Amino acid sequence: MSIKCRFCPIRNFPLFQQLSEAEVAFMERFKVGEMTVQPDTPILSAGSSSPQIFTALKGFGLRYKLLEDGRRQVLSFIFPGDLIGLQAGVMNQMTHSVDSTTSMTLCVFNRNELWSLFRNFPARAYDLTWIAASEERFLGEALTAIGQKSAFESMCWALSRIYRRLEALQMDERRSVPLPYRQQDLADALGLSLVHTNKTLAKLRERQIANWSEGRLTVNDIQALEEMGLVESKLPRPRPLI
Amino acid sequence: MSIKCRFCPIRNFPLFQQLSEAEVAFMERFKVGEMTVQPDTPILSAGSSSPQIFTALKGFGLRYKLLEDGRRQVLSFIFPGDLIGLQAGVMNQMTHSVDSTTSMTLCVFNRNELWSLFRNFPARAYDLTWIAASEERFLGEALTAIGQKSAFESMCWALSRIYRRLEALQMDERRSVPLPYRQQDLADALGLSLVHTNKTLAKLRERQIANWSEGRLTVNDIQALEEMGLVESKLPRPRPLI
DNA sequence: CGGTGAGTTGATACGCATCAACAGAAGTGG
DNA sequence: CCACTTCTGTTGATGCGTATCAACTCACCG
Repeated sequence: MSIKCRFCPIRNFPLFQQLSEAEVAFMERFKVGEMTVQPDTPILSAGSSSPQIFTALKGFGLRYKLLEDGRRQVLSFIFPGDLIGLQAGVMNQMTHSVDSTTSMTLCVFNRNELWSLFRNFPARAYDLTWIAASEERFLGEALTAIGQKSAFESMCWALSRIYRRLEALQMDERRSVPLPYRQQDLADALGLSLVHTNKTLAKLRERQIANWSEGRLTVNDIQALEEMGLVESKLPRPRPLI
Repeated sequence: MSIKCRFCPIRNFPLFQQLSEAEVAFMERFKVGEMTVQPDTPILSAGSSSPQIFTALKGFGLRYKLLEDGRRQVLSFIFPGDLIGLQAGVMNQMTHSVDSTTSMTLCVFNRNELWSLFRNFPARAYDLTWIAASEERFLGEALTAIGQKSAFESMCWALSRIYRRLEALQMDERRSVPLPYRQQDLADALGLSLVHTNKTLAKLRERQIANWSEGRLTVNDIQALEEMGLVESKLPRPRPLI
């Protein structure tokens, strides 16, 4: 039994732009169902052209690209509110893969409806473009981190971004948020080796800035984290929720 | 005096999706003018919210982000056909800057018209989303190059991408395309030092794979370049031209 | 109770950064 | 016209940041 959008558990967070009742009603028609997946389940894979697009409602996932020889670049961590598969939606081809990390609940939308959305709901179409532009913006930031910043700086950037996002989802409790990934995932996101990632995390712990262990990230000094990560815009801006 | 879209010098290349006459007529109304800029001129800058968006018609440019301390990440090279400023268009805020490298001719569009485009021309709105998704896809590829590949591999990837794109714009003559950037620009794109970039280019020259000098890139062995760059999809796919 | 996966830590190696010096081309002012 | 500077490209010497290798711990699981 699928949740109606009007009862969406995350829609009312300040992180998301608020919709009128009519708009929520439209979303309910656009949503064709819900899907729950086990941990470590492939959701979309590179090269495929899924008939569906998703929005993460609950749980954590990973967006990544693989090279032939097995090297992996993690493009982003997926949190509740993230749209999954827009690429396949508009370009008919995924160039990256998406896996769940924990068990997840996903809203399911029909790719065929995309076109009718563009024809009939220009405001939602605009939101889709907004989301695509926002992903582009994020990847530009990531590129800058990996290309220009030291391992330590990149890690501060990544952890502060993650913390701020989960905080906006009100998942924070006493400066701590759930972060159920492996160190290898962060290593692959930052283009670092596992060992060096581990040692850099240890340094952050020693210096009492942040502590990521046992699936939780605790940030003792968010200001230091943001400064050392050369973070530009601290707080996530309100985004459309499709 | 501004060129009518129907006489657009690049629109008929196979690189671009072809429009009906009615659609071209609409583009002519959407286009408010043309702008030419000198080499090394700022076109858009990070933080600003330009009232205009552009399409490059002629010339070469750079998209980049600066850190406070002056480090620079080049996000992409801008070639004819590229849309500039979509971010500012939909998100009302540029997070990167765009400069011309050579003199450029740009088609100018009015940001205010964007919304009317979404309301009245869903097919063009769809194209905008397509373009944003395509930029995202490109940055994901770049991230994978910088994060996972060796300097040599990244450079092969970059040069082959550039060559294929300029080839699609029919700027190639006997395996050679214009590429009027400095080595520093490529270095900043790949997150490498200038010196190492120079040495890697020298290696490609020695091995008779590719030769970038005096503003031209000559590719002797495109296959080797693509293999060593671990390039996934060799040819650029047809894109909308806004 | 062996096996597997995640995290940790120390030793060593190497890719790339940094430093330094020079050459050639192009611009600039006396 | 020539000194002079500035910019870009080139090359060699040295050093650092991060990768790689290896070994161990602990938790979990069948």
